[in-house]
Amino acid sequence: MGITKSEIFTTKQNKLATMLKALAHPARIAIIQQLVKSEACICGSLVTELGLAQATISQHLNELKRIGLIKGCVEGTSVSYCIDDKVWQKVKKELEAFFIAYPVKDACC
Amino acid sequence: MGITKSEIFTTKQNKLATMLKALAHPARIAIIQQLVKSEACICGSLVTELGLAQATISQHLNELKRIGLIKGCVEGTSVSYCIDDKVWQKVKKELEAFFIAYPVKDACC
DNA sequence: TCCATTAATCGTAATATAACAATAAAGAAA
DNA sequence: TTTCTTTATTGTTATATTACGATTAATGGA
Repeated sequence: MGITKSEIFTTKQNKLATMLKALAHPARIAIIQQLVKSEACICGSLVTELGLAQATISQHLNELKRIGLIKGCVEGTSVSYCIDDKVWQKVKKELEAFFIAYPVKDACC
Repeated sequence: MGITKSEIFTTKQNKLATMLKALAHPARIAIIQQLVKSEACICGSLVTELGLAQATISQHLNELKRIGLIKGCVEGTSVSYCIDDKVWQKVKKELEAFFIAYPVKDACC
């Protein structure tokens, strides 16, 4: 995209945006839902289940890994991915804080 | 971006991704926080407070409007923006459902 | 060793995003 | 009406994202 002017925002705002961006793709949502359902998941099975190319899935996994939301461990020739609980809870908490900040109100118009 | 293959995902996954994407930018997070703080906000004051060009703010406001999260009402020559409570609560609920789906567990590796 | 399997990485094309200057549009005030 | 103020829109540039084929790297088994 154009360059986001991160300098003018707070660290918190930037971090929250980064986390949300990592989640903001249907493929990555689907991946997470698979990991939730099966606790751990071999990369290859995600490829067949989601219907995207292997390289594409690998790329999406990498983005989730970048923010630490998932971890992968080698098991023979394959890699098993799972959710990192600590990070998951942190993301959850920060989103809750963001949404709780706004109490129910009547609309302005 | 490249074209997201929305066809292969469920409507729910696509909608959640769209909502998250709208929130996944520090400027839009900052805008929402301003709206929360002041209940309603004149577009012009967001421009001076955030330090982005007027056209850029207008663009970000438009993206938040597109998913219905905010509403704007004309007040003379200026436009007052506020959060649409119904949509806000809906987004909140859907995110909660997504995060609740995963119970606390030990990491796999 | 050699081959098969699996996943990461590289290269690339198409498309979307972020930012801004310039301009248009619409109402308020003179 | 003319001018000022405020916001939306248009056009453009630079950069990021999505997707995939092809290749590389790493491990297991024959």
